[in-house]
Amino acid sequence: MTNHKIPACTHCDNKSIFCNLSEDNKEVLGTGKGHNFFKKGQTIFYEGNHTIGVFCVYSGKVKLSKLGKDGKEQIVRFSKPGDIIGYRALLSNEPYQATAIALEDSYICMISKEKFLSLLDDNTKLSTSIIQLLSKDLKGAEQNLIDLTQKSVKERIVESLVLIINTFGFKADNKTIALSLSRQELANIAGTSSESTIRTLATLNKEGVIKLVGRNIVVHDFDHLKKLMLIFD
Amino acid sequence: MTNHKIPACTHCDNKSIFCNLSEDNKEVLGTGKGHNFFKKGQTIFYEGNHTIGVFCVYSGKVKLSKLGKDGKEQIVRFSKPGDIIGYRALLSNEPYQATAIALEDSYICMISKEKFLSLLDDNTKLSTSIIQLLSKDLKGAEQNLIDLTQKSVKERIVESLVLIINTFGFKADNKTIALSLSRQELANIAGTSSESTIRTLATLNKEGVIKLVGRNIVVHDFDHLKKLMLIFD
DNA sequence: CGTCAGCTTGATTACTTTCAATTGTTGTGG
DNA sequence: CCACAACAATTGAAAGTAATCAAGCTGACG
Repeated sequence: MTNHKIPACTHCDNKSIFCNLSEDNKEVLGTGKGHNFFKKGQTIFYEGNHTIGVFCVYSGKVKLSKLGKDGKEQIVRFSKPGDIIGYRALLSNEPYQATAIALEDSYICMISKEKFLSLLDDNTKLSTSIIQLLSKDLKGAEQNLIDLTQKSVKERIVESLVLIINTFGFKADNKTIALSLSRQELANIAGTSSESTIRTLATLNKEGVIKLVGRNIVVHDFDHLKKLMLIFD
Repeated sequence: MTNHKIPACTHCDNKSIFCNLSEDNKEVLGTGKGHNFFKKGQTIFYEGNHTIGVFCVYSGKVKLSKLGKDGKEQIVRFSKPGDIIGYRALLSNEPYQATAIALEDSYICMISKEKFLSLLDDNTKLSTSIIQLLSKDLKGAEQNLIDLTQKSVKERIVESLVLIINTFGFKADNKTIALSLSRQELANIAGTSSESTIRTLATLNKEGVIKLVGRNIVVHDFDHLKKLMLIFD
């Protein structure tokens, strides 16, 4: 059941919170990890499902989203290699509160509920990491709240682009955003419609802030973009 | 420096996360707590300030808010007796991320940073509680996000009323909401303007869902109100 | 009884969404 | 290689929602 694409936990260097565990603990972590390849577009778990464990991203990109009114999707967070997913539901012993979907072909390990919770139980360092993580996510969520409720569509789109860049960075050319999303998905981050997203991107394109190349977005001057996030005409 | 209005931590029964600590720990917690009366409207700490410790509400009501664009306030959470405030900033070693203001005369204890963190360090139970708390807050924040971005002003107002009722309940008559806010503050929860809030309250009043009595809001049929939160015409 | 702050109401304006129609892209099978 | 289907992107127009602006109004309080 071993997967050639993924090293054992004892040799994994994805900088996850598990990397600092003792060798023994990592050994335990690594046994019987099951399937762990997810094709682009494939769902890792659904909002409302019972928890089975936490997922740890080895490679690829993942979106976490919730369904709102009339099934409208709101993307709440992204995950990249080294991030763990689904831990919040597990910690408060609830169903998963969001749906996780692979945005690209991804290798993702699953650590069972029991294993994770027992590790947490006798490992101060791990629980400290978890606390840090939760704090960070909470901060992000609250900031996101302010941003989405008080800013205009244009500002929110800029905000979303900056979020994506901060999470995934640029491609090898150092200016093409490393994640290419559909207009609809971008709209689902900014909390707007795809049409508004298209119009706003067109404006930003015309203003020279970004350059649209098919689905890809090229940013020549990241600082300029970030400045737009703060103050807007 | 003892305050007659507040019992020692060893005898406090506000159901905070500290109540389950050992007697010894509570003893430590209780030494030198300083000023702890906050008048209505008084600020407990400001967004951006250095952390000095966590606050534990003994009695009263507190709002936590952040400043958005143009200094517009967004209320992010309420705290009631037994709740602790300001812990998130402390855990991630950042300035306070929100401003805490007493909504009524309140008695609030302060536990210093050092004391709190050292307690956390050698107390698994406490760190588990903290994890639970963070998880709960994170869930709330993410739900709030969806609600504020996808719902209409009317739905958001209803949502806000339900939040207040769930947090503080009703007065002795069992139908008057226990917290009376200004229209502006209510608007700041729902993320809208005071005018829209007024108009919406007037509509709900006319529809018989609520009854406006000065600043007080009377709810005869809480279930009806809650139903409006879910599906709306 | 005047003042001030908060509340209320109506009118106007700005911004977004929604709807509808068109164009562009991609993958598939003949 | 082309035609076609399916889906995504784009554009324009119309409709809707809520914010803003501009007055009055009200009630508490010195």
